[in-house]
Amino acid sequence: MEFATSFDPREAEPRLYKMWEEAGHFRADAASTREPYAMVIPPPNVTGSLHLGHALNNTIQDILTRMKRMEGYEVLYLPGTDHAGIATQNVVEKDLKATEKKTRWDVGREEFLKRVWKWKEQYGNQILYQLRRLGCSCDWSRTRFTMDDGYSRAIRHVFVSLFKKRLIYKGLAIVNWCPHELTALSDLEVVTRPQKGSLWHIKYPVKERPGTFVTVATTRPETMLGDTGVAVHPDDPRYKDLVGKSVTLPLLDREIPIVADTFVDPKFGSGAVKVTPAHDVNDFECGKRCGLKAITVLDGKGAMTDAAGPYRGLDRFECRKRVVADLETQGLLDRVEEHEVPLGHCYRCDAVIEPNLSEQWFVAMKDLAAPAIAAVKSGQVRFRPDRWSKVYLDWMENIRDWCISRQIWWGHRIPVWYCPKGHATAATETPAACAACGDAALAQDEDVLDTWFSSALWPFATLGWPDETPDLEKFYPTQVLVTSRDIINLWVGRMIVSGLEFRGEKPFSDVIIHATLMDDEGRRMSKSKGTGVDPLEAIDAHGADPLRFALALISTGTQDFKFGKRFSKERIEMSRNFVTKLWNASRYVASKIPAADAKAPLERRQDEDRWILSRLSTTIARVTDALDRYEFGEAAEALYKFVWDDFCDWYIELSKRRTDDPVVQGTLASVLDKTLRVLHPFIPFVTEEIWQKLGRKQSLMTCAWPDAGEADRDAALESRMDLVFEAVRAVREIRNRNAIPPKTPLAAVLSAKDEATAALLRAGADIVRSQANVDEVSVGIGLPKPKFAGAVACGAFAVYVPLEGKIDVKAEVERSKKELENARGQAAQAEKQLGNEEFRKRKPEMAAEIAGKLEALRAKAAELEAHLRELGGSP
RNA sequence: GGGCCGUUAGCUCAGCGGCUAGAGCACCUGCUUUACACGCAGGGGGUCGGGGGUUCGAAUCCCUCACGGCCCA
Repeated sequence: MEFATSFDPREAEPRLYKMWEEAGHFRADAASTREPYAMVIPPPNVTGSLHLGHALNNTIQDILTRMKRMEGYEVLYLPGTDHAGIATQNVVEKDLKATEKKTRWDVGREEFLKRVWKWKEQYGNQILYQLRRLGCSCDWSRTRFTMDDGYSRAIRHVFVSLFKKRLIYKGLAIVNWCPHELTALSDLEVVTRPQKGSLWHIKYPVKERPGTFVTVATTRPETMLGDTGVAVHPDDPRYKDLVGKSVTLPLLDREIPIVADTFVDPKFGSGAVKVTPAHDVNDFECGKRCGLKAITVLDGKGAMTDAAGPYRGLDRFECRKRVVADLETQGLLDRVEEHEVPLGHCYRCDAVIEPNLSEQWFVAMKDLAAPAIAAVKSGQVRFRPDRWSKVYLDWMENIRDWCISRQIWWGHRIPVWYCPKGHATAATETPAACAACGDAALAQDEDVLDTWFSSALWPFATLGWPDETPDLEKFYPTQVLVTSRDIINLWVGRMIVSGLEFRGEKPFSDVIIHATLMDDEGRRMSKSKGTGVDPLEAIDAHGADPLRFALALISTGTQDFKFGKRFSKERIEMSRNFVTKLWNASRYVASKIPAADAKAPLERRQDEDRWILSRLSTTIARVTDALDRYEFGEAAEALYKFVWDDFCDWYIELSKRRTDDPVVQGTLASVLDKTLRVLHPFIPFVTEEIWQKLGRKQSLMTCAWPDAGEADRDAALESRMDLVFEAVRAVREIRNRNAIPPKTPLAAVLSAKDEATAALLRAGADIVRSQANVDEVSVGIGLPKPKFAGAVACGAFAVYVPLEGKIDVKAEVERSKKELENARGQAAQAEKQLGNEEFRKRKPEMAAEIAGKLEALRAKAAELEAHLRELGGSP
């Protein structure tokens, strides 16, 4: 097969992906006897499109998937998308507004949902197609969507089950209300950030004592219209005698009691607070304790209700102005202070959240959380890095009930039906009659469930639950979950809860939390903020492999990583260069070997052949181990160094002297073979393409993960070769510093300190000759330095290059002085260490090693001193 | 208020008790060496944020301060 001079990802990637897919290599077999290895994709929003954060997430998943497949596991990598209630509804509503100037109410619920489905069919799978471009080996035959029929059935089962256990309840509570989306939000969907505001101090006249006032402070003066009490701390001496009395609520002339409650902080403000049970969480609790009514003065859209009397119908912010103005005219505004307030905003539309009293559905979380806490504490579920388990536990241990109803249309409608008498019937199938009274006139609850209620079931609902399917049997629990830290509570925690509750088993063993990517300025990468970077640009430009490799390289333990346009470009180009390097090296190997499976006659292997095999063995072991520890960066780096430094810079260069030798051919073939295998999970396309060019029949992705080959490892040989390489580098350095052109052959004198070193250098003389362009090498013990020679002292030996007439004395002196300084510094360091008695006693082996090093350093220094004296530079 | 993370070469990041602290990019010098200029050979560049402590030994462990970022309340 023809091996083109360059790899063309645009042509090759779609072809190879198609080949894999059509061969069924992505598909998992539930009937297989192989050990299962499963993971589910964190389902992206149907409205979403890929950004580099997704690319990182899925690259990691695909690396694990492909590696485990090669290791012989029955691998399932299950893809899918999330219906993303509010986000999707938003998109379609905007579209409706733009094209038809209509709202969802104009078209009605049924028609609106039809349009959402239509939109989903048209655009909803875009992000999954993008994952194909990345090379992800997902089992597309099992693609799931959280609104699929089967999935919806799972939702209803879960709801009804929790309802029957009384863990789901409907209740009146203060919820985070988004006046823009017109729905309740869970705590996790509210973004709190400090904002400049004011603190208004308002005087409430005490009814029983005309002319006296109780001053209360508030950041939301309009809510005073809903006040039903004033609270003070029971121990506060200032107000002790006022408890039980009442005040007249200004503007509305409502009489409200002064109550005592310990939640009041006597040190804050005046020590008296207004209580608005319908519009504040704390006030709601206080109101319950003190028997205060709740008066709703704000409606869902943020406008004042009839209860607001003269202010009815006003927008909340307009009302605020009017209330303040009216209080001022009446002389009841004590003062106004600048005040920074934490304000809740809707995480989707950013509207200011209004705490609102309303009837919502909740999940009682405390009992459900207990086993989920135990699962992490016992190590059944592990977070990687481990520190994230703290984030999880903090939240789980202080868990609050979860508001799961949303007043939107797109989502799973709550499976509860009401009869005219108000009885609620929860059922998995639409019921014919009320379970309590048998009335057949039923109406379904209008609300839908929080999207996270459905994603919480992802690891088992995608496998066919509530049916006991072969998939569920084979692949649950899954092995790993790869995700980012921002949804540890939102999603991961809830999956653990529901997995334990409904399967009686954890959903996965390891949760890998990867870095959050940021743009070049250090802001979190997100599509909505406009800081997202489209990975398809990089894939179009250089192919998927360089992007994947770059992402693998940055996968270290950190939590944030700058990877915007500029910085990602740098790193992707570096990886592209690596891919090209591999391609070219493979092309070279292919041109030299008679057959891809050429075997090297073992007995005739030379040191350099054994050396590269040893390096390869070390590398495979490191990569395998690093991947098992989810250290993707470490694995990628080891591969980068092996391919570039060991294989290309040294072995291939050395091999050029012996291209006809079957030993070399066999070694090249075998090293390339194993290298391609270990590289495949990282850069699947180019490795497969090379594999095919080598004439292999089988797809690389179905080949076995290579054995490290312990027997090939030889640390002593590696250090022997290092010594020879050092000699090569010494000659090259002398050549460079004296500006001798690479083509000019040199002579080299290798002067060893002892016979052992001399023997090693003699064995490596040919390497020095070929790699440093030396035509004459002499090796011996204590050989004298020729006149006018460049010199490099290496410790156990010195390298001299006779340079009569060509020597650059200044450069030699400068460089040698620097080296001497260095050697002296190191020697001093070693002496200091050895002079430490405690050290010698505790670490005798290390002390011996340093003693040896010191000896070499002294020899090196002496050598350099002599060299400098001769050159006329004082040492 | 509580918690987490970061501060290492001009830049982006590795290293996290013991080789004179590394890589890539950028920079300097030389090179059309028959796999590769997306390359080859060589080079310059850091008192590892400040201070204190533990240790024979600290970029690495502990305390503290400063700055930056994130999360929970």
